[in-house]
Amino acid sequence: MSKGIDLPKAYEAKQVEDGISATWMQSGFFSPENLPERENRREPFSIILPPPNVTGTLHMGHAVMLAIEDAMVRFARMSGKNAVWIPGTDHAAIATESKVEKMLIEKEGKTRHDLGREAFLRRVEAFAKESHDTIVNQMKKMGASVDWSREAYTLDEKRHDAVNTAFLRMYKDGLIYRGYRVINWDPVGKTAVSDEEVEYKEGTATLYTFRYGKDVPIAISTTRPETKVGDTAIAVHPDDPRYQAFIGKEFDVAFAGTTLHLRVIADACVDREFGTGALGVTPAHSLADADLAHVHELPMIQVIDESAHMTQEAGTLVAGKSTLEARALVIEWLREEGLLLGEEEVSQNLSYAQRSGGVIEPLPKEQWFIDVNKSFHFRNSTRHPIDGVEDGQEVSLKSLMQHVVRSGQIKIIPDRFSKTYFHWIDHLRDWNISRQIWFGHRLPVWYRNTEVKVSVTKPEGEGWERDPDTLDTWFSSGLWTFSTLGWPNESSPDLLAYHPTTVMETGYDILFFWVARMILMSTYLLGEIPFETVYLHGLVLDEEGRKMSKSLGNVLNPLDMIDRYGADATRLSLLIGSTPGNDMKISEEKVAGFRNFTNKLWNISRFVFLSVDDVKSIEKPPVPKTLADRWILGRFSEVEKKVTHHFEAHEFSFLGETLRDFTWNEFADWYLEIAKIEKGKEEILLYILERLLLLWHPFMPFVTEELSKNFGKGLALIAPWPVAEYALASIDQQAMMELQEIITAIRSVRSTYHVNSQVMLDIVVDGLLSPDVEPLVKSLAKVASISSFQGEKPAQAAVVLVGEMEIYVKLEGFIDVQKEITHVEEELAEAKRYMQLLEQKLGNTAFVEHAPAAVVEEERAKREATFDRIQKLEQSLHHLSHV
RNA sequence: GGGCGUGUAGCUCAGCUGGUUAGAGCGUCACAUUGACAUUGUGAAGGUCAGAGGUUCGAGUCCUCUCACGCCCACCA
Repeated sequence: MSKGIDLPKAYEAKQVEDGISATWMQSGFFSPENLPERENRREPFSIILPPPNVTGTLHMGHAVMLAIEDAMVRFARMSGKNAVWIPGTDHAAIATESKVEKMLIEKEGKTRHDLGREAFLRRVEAFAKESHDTIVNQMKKMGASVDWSREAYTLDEKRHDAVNTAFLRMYKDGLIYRGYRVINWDPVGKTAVSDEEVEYKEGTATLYTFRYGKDVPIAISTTRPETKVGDTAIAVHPDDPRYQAFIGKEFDVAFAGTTLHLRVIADACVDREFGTGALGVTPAHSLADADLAHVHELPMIQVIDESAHMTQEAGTLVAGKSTLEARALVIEWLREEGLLLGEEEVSQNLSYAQRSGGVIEPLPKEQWFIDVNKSFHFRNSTRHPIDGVEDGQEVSLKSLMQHVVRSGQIKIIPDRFSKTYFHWIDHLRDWNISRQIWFGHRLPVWYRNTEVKVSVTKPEGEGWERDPDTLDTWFSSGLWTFSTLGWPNESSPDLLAYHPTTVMETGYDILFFWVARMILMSTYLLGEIPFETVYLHGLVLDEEGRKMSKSLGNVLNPLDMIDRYGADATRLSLLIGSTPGNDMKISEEKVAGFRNFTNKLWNISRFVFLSVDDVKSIEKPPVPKTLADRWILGRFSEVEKKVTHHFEAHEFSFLGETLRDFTWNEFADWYLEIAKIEKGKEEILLYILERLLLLWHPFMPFVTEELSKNFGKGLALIAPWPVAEYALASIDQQAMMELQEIITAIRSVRSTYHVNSQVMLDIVVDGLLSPDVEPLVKSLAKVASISSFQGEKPAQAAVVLVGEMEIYVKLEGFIDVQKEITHVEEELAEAKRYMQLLEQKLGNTAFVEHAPAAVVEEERAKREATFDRIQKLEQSLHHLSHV
C-alpha cells in the first residue's frame, strides 16, 4: 500500500504556515465581495475586531480573541454567509501618550512639554505606526482571516469625522455639557480620568480623630487631615441623638493657618457607627462630599492643585507644600493645639489611575461630561429599529442601555454578566470625556473669553482659541461598530449591509469601558443595537493563576508559542478548555500537547494518502460494506451535526473536544486499524478525512488547509461546510445487553491471564448478537499466541467471529507465553519471600503485644493483601501454562 | 458593605435541563513499539465531587447554611 501520496513523517508548522497565509491573502476571500456565489450568500455575518492598543505587541489575551473570532468567521464563511471581520487598532490615548513620554524621559530626559505639542505628537505617531505594523504582522501569524481592505484606526480621518459628528449631535441634544465638578485627577498623568479608569488597591492609613477648634463641640475623623483646610461643613446623621442639638449651627474657627466657616448639616448618608459619627465635609476633594455639598448648597474651596500641592486658599501654614508635607504640618498643629484626640491604623482602599499609577486626587475642574440621565427624544432606526421604544419617545442614555439588554435584543454570553452590567448602570454617574493630554481626538470646542462654541472648524471672527483637551479614548471606541462601517455616511453600503453586527467578542474586563459605551453610542446615534450577541471570554492567566505581567516575568508570548509549536496548536490550546467568562490558565506544556495533536492529524492523513491508490475527493457518499463502515460513517455524521450545533451555540470547548475525541479515539484508533485488515475502505477513508479536515478548519486553519490541498478541490477557507449524510446504525436493547456481557468477559480474560497490557480495549458491534462468550475468549487467546509464535508484527485490530457476528477487537501487543511465565514466577517468589517476613514479624509475641495497635493492624492488612496476591499469581501461572 | 463566581484525580479542567459503575488532557508507574504517528500505542494507580443539613425513588447536579479562595462594584470621612 504505497501508491498514494507520501507526506513528510511529521508536520512542520513553520515550513507551511507563511506560505498558506500568503495564499489566503492573495485569494482575496477575506473580503466578502470576493467570495464565490452561493445560495445563502446574502445572509450577512459581521464581526468587528476589538482593536488592540498601538502601545506594544500582542499578548495571550489578544491570541484568545483572535482564535475565537477567527473560528467564528471561518465557520460563517464556510457555511456560505457573507462574512466579514473588520480589523483595526486603537490609539489608546493615555496609555500610548504616557508610554511615549516615559521613553522620552528615559532616553532624552525630556518631558512632552519640552518638545511641545506638535513635535511630541509626531513622536507618538511614529511610535504608533511602528507598533501597528508589529501587531498586523502578529495577527497574520495567528491566521486571522480579517478583511485588511477595511482596516480602521480609532484616530484616522474617517473615525475623526465620526467622533466630531457624534460630539456635535450629543451637544445639540444637551447630552454633552461642560461643568465645574469634582473629578478624578491623576497628578502623574496630569489629566482627569473617568470613574472606570480608577483602580483600587487595599492599603493601610492612619485615621485621625480631632476637633477643628476648642469651641467646636463635634469631633470628626479623617485619614486626610490636610484636606480639612478646605472643609465647609460637618455632617451628622439626622437621627443621631449626640448631635441633634447642633444641626444647623455654624462655627467660625481658626484652623491650621486658615479660617474655616463650618455649618453642621444632617444627612442620612452619614454612618453613625464610623469614627465619631460625624463627618468633615470637604466639597472640593471628595466625590462623595461634593454630592453632599451639592444637596446642601455648601461652598467649595479648592485647597489642592493639579500637581498635588496645597493652594493659596489652603492658608498660610500649608500653602505650596505637597499633600504629604501638609498632612504632617496639620497633625503637628492639631497636636500643639491639643485638638488631636486619637490615631488609629485602618485598612483602606486607595485609588490609583489605571494607566499612570498615580494616586487619584479628587479636585474640582472645568470638564466635559456626557449626561447619562438627561431625557432626549429618541430617534429610532428605520431599518433595524429597537423594539419597545417609540421614535420620538423621551428616554435617557441610561434607560436605553438598560432596555436593549433587558429586552433580550442584545444577548450577553455568559448570561451572568447581564447582572453585572445592570448593576454598573444603576451606579453610573455622568461620564467625564475630556482629558488633558495631547494624543487623541481634540475637542471640537472653541473659546473666546467667556464665549463657548462647539464646531469642527474655527468659528468666524477673531480671538477664538481651540480647547487644548482631547477625548477619552473610549469615546471613539464607543463608535467602533459603525464608524468602521462608514458612519456618519448613513447610506454607506457597509453600514447597510453589516450593521447591527452579528457578534461582539471581547474580554469581560472591558464590559463597562467598552461594551457598555458601544451600546450607548449605537442606540443613541443610530437607533440600533450595535451587536446581537456579546461573547465574553476570560483572562489568560499563567500556570499559577496569576495575571501575566512583565514585572512578574510570567508572560507567555503567543509568537514564541507559534514559533515552537505552530499557530494551530497555539489556537487549539486557547479554544479547548476555555469557557465563556471564565479565566483560563495556560502553560507551554498545554500548547505542546496540542502540537502533538496537529501531528496526529497529519499522520492520519499520511496513512490514508499512503493506503489509497488515488487521492481524490469523494463526491457521492460511499456505500458501507461492513459493520465497521456503517459504524464509522454513522458516528461521523453525528459528529458533523454536533460540531455545527456547538458552533451555533458558541460552545467552542465542547466542539474541540468532540472533534478531537472522534479524530483520535474513533477514527485513528479504531477505523484506521480495522482498515489495515479489511480492505476496500479507500472511499470511506477519503470521504471522512476530507470532511474531517474541513470540520477542523475554523480551529486549525493551517494544517487543514495544507492537507486539503491533496484533494485538489480548492481552498478549505471557502469550502462548503460539511453536512451529515448518514444515520447512526441502530443497536437494539438486546444487543446492548449482550455487548455488555462480552466486555465484562474480555475484562476478566485480561485479569485472568495476567496480561493487563496485552489484550484488547473495546469492541464495536451492531445488530443482534448471539454470543457465546467462551469461543470469543478462546479465539482471542488464540490470535494472541499464534501471532506471537510466528514472530510477526500483528495488526492492531482483529476481526473475530462469534457465532455469526463479526466483532472488531483492538489488540495491542501479544503474549509471549514463555516470557510471561518467567515474569510471573519471579513475582511469585518475591511475594512468598515477603509473606515469610510478615509471618515472622506477626509470630513474634513481643511485637504484637508492645507495638502500637495501629501498626500491628497495618502489618496484618499487608499479610492479607500479600496472601491474595500470591493466590492470583498462582492462578495466572496455571492459566498461562495451558495456553 | 453589596454583587458575581469558584471549590470534582497530583496538576488543568469537563460533567448541559437531577438518572446505570463520576470523565478528559497533562503528570506518575508498568508494558509494548522495524511499516501513518516515540510529537506513538495499551493498560494501571489515583476521587467520602470543600463541609453539614434538606428536597427526591434517585443529588457532583436543586434548596439552605458553613468554610476557603477569586473577581467586580461601592466606599467609611
